[in-house]
Amino acid sequence: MERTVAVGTKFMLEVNASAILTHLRSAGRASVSALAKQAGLSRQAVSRSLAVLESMGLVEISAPDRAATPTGRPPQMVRFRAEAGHVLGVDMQPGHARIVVADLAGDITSEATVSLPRKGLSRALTAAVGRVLDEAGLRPGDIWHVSAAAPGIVDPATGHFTLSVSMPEVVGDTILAGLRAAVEAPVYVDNDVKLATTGERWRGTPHAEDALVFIDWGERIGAGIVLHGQLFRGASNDAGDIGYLDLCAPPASEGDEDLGPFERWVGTRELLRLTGRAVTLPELAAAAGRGEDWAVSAIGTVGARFAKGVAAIRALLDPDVIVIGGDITQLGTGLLDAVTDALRAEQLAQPRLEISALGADAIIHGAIRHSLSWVERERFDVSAIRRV
Amino acid sequence: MERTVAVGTKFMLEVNASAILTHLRSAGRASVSALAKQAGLSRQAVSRSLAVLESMGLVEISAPDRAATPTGRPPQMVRFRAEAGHVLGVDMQPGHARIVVADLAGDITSEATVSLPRKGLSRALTAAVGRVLDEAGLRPGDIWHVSAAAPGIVDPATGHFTLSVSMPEVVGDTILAGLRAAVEAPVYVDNDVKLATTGERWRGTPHAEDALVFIDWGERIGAGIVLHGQLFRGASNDAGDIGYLDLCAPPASEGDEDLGPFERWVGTRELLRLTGRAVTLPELAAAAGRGEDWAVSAIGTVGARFAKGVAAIRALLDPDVIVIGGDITQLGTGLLDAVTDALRAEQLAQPRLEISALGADAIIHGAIRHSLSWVERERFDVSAIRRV
DNA sequence: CTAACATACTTACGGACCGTACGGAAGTAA
DNA sequence: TTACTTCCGTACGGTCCGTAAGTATGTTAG
Repeated sequence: MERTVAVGTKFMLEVNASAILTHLRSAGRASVSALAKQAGLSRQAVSRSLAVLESMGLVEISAPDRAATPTGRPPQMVRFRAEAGHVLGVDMQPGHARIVVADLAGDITSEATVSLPRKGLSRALTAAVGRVLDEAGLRPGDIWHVSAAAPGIVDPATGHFTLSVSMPEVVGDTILAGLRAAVEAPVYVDNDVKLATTGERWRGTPHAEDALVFIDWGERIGAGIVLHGQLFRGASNDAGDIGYLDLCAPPASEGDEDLGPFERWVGTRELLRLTGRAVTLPELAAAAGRGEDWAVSAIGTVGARFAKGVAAIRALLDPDVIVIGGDITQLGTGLLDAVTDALRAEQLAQPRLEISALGADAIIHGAIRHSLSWVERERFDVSAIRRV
Repeated sequence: MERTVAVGTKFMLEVNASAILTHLRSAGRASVSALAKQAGLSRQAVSRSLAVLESMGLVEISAPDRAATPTGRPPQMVRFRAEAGHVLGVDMQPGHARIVVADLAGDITSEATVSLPRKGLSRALTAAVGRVLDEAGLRPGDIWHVSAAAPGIVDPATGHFTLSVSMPEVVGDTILAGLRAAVEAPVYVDNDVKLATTGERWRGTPHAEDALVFIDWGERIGAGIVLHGQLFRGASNDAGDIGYLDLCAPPASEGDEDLGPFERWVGTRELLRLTGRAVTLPELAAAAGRGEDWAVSAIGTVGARFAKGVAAIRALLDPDVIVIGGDITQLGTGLLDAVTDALRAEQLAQPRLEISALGADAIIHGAIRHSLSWVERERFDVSAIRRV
């Protein structure tokens, strides 16, 4: 029932300034006249809005550019000040963390990968972030928003980890506390696959997809789902938990009780077991590359099983594209071919399959994208623009 | 890149009028002062907006109500004119159609169920709609929007049916042409399960759910999915085609080739086959009610299989609630119990299960809701309110 | 070197909207 | 009848937008 109303004529300026800022952020640099033409406003209105944005430090009016028009008076150019603020992305993985600073345009300005102890993780994280900020020449107040990712289950209300099999040290508010001590900004914590999905959609191959499913395929299997252009979480923040998809997999065998049915059936643990040898994933990939039967056969079997999962996703969601990431991508396109072959037997038209173009980087890109969305909503939106 | 800008001060009036209309539509009736307080505007601003809305015929200023305030001058009451326009909902089923007229508040003002021929369907539909409008005392121009539903596959771009197994007579633009000849308004045609989902979410038991899956369970099985509060269609408008969900069902047997794996496994045809007798659904329901073994057992088997489908939906989507509709609901709650029992064996927490409260009415309610959404978007939104 | 032309910026004004303020209107309670 | 409460209507100042006229700063042609 909270509906926007226009209370006072200042409202118009706010609306217009916000719209102009959006234009300018996508264009990067433009003349006042060009902005006016694009926005459908008079030059005066645009100038007024720009004056406000300039006083907020969000835009900069630079010298006239004589190259912009072939004839006539050169226009003053105006530029979005991407350096007006920064966001922080953190990707926590067992033993190490990647910390990235990006400006408001999403360009990375500073980053570091640090190894972290299992004990005293919180304080070590605070110190590491402090060092990255120092390197970038930024103070804690210069960061507007922080998004952090780690494997495990997060309570979306509090940002606390309730469970993490591979990183038990992050359970509780470890990450939250460590980051809050380092910066003066809101901190968001989420599951790494969820943020990787956001990252794939932003910086991966298929940009404009309305419906995208990202599958993190390793020993465990999880998925992120983007629908209607935004990440879908589900009733208990557990949408995309396809490790527990049960497609009549055999019952759990010895030592597999911690995995879900789909993970037991197509996870990397099962894949390596199917080879009948003691090999690692890279070794398997190499053998498959040489065309050795045992390797090709194991990949074919798992690929065909995975195809059943793809078909289930297709029947229910009918996505544009399914992006595969995670450890399994070490196997390269041979895997994709195996899945695609098996899919030909399905009755429905199947979605496009792709291997993640970003790999492990998807997570950190997703974290940055999430923080930028916060900035757009909280700092660039109509309600955030007030005349000083 | 189409971003709203405030071009001219009239914009403010439009914004405010639209907001006030929204308030008024949910309240039904209110005083000017009350509206001003709720909207955070001055009485003058509200009065101006109301004058515009009145000139559009959308609101009516009625006599002062002395009961509204215990003391002081009685306020003039203002009322949303739900009768300012009407929408038409049509539910086509084999052999007959239900035609409903609703006002802008969604209240049904007139309806009829007519039997239709398979030949000359288009013209018969036109005539039937004409009679319903006559009865309601409306002219074709009084209808603002039409939504029609039928079983089958619809091309969302054109509104043409590309396939309908149970109603081959609607394939093509039959419905579209028939309705366009009867009214002077945009006509929307969609699959009946999709619209039933919309109806369930609007008028069914669980109102405010963010994630709802509606399953039409009969001989065939289809689902509608509401996510982020709106119907999800998928890349090829085929999301929710769970008849083709393959949970290791046995291969197709004689005479089942037209069904998908899930339909062959849990559809009513399989259910009746499992009884080993020549019975109809109502007979099976009655026998189960009397506790006869063969009936209870068949329902238990199919219920357990269906639970596997529920679990798959849960793993992928994690919905708040799954609503079951369709022919199968003739079996009553015994079926629901069978499914719920089987779900207890699953590892993940499962969604709430409900039997459709609306039954066959869900479709027509969904059609009305869809037309009302069109009206809200096209007639009540900021851009639609222009001073005369 | 100057005039013609093209484009951009600046200033001034009218129109429209909102909020505040004040007076009148229409009730109830003493 | 008077006091009080609440609502309605009008007038005024403030801010925003658009239009228009004038000024500034370039290029191009002679």
